[in-house]
Amino acid sequence: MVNIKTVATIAGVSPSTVSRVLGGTSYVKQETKEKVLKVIRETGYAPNALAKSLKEGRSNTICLLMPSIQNLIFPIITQGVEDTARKHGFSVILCNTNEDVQVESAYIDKMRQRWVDGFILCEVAKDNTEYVDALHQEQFPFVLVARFNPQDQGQLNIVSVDNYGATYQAVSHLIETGHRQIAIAVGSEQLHFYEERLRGYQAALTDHGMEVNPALILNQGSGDESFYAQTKCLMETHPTVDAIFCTADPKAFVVLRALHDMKIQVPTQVSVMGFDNVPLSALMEPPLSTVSQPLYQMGVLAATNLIKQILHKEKSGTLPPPVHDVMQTEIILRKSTCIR
Amino acid sequence: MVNIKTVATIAGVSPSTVSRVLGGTSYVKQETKEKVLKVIRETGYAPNALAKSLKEGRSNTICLLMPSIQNLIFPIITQGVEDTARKHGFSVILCNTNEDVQVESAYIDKMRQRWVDGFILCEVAKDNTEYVDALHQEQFPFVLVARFNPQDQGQLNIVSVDNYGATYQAVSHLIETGHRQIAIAVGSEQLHFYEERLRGYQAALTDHGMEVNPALILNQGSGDESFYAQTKCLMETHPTVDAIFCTADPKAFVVLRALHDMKIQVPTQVSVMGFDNVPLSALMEPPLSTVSQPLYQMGVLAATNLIKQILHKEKSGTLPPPVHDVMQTEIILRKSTCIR
DNA sequence: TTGAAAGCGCTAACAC
DNA sequence: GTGTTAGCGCTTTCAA
Repeated sequence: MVNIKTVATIAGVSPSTVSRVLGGTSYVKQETKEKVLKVIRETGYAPNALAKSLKEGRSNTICLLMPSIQNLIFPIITQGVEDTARKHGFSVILCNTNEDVQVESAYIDKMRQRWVDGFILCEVAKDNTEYVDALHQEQFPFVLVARFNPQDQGQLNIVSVDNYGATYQAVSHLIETGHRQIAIAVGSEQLHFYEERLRGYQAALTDHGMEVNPALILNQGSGDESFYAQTKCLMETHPTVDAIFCTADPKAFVVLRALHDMKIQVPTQVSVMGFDNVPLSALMEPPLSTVSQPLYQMGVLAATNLIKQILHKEKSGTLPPPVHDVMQTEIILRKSTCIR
Repeated sequence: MVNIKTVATIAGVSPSTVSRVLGGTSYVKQETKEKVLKVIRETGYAPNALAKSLKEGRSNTICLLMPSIQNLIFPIITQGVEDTARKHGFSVILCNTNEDVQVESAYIDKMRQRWVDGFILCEVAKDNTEYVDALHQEQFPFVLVARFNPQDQGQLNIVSVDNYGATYQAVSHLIETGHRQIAIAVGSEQLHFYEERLRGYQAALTDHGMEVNPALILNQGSGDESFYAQTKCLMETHPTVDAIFCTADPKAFVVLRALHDMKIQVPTQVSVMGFDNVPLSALMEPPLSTVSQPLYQMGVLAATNLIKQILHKEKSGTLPPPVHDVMQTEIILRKSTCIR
């Protein structure tokens, strides 16, 4: 692999001149420039990014830490992050934590040693972890996307939706369209955003003068199958349930499946509503009504925010004040809900 | 950020000793070792991976280039790659080519400069591209996963399934269960594996004494919507079609949707079969019969193969002979097909 | 068993 | 405008 020195020798100049031609950092005589460029072309020289990063203390690489790439929402966020990063000349290292705090911690440790310029995280744990605190303490650039803890608001850079409000609205819609027995399928209570969605559900019920019946709250056990079983059980014990709000589209897919298998008509007998609006939700039978999150856009914003931090830090040595982007959600009405 | 020199100074030894303690490359007096370790712990020192890579000429990073992370099969492959890489101490950089040859080429160029030790590629183009040839020429470690070109067999490292054979079997199954008018939804003919699947379909038909009717071959136009429209059109012009074989599960989802919307019963009136067996296919209505590919395992094998190459090259300076792993597929019968 | 020194490939003062 | 030089943080001969 040819290096800058070789190019310099062949072109009869010094390495710094080659560097200058490449970086455009200062004026180089047109003639010299062309000579160097020619040699570069002929030798197929390409600068060693490692050496450059070592020298500059920056790698132009960011690390995206996600709980699971198999969860349908993350590829969309990832795409937003990646497109944006590429546009700004950054590469992204993708790390899957598999919803495991240990793995998350180990990855951050590993990536932090000047490897990456910043992180975009979907935190695994509900409670704040020391390593995220440490990142903050050390003024290491990072942004939290989709998942965050309440106490971080105003402290950290966050891109999220208003989970409470969005759910409140969605469940209110269900109530206002005549549903009277609304169940909910909630994801792991370890995750703050699921708690928020549950709160929104409860508040909507209460504010409309309805009772919150704990028997109608389905909690995530181990794996998605449990929602399948729970839905069946729910409908057997509470056949008058007329709507099931699901805190994520994939959960709604499972609920839909269970309802189908029980020969319960959707939406005639029970309405089903999801949360996310992943592309597939429109293909379901019936097409799923859901709360849409601008996932791609959230990825874009997270990356933009992070790069802004990185650049700011490089210039001034400090991080800009934290910003919390709260994105708009929207209720998408398809065929899995109806007016009673 | 504390570096090796600082640690050395505090511990009262030389940087080389610290390096030796860390690398375990040669004997260090127990006492010295403990002293150094203590300082490392106290200072929170962590080696700079960049500097290490620059020195060693290896980054312990591989690059995974995929056409689209939003395509349901890739996250699964990715997971296999990542899990395996992590197990061997490698990180993976994920690059999305968005099915664009330009982007693919640019990424390879960018990543190759000693950044990454090897590539796992899902090629975008049908014809061999110069940059892949160049990789091969230069003995740069890489493996092709899922997508490859016929002329590469025996030349390059490949992990794939027998697309022709798998489709032949699946379509034969359809024929043997009484289907007489079998349509096919084929993906972009720019991709060799879709061609293979089409060939398998044609051969199965021919071998069973049936005619290949071009009107029953649906080709991918722009985007998935086109299959929606094409399916509708097909069923209107050829209402006697009794099965549609889809060359990928997501295409089957669209076909299912179109059939539903036309109030055509699946499988009573027409059977639908997919290819991939992504997890979601079991949740469809009706649950999708499909040809399963061991996607996760393919990721695992690709990563294993690549790492083997990297290690071999480091030891001997040459690449091991190429291997082509052909994985087993399996017909999964669910509820979208039946016996006529 | 340990230290000194060279060098991986690059950039950026600092000279001229 | 261009060259010389030092140094980013690490590993690894080579000596001692």
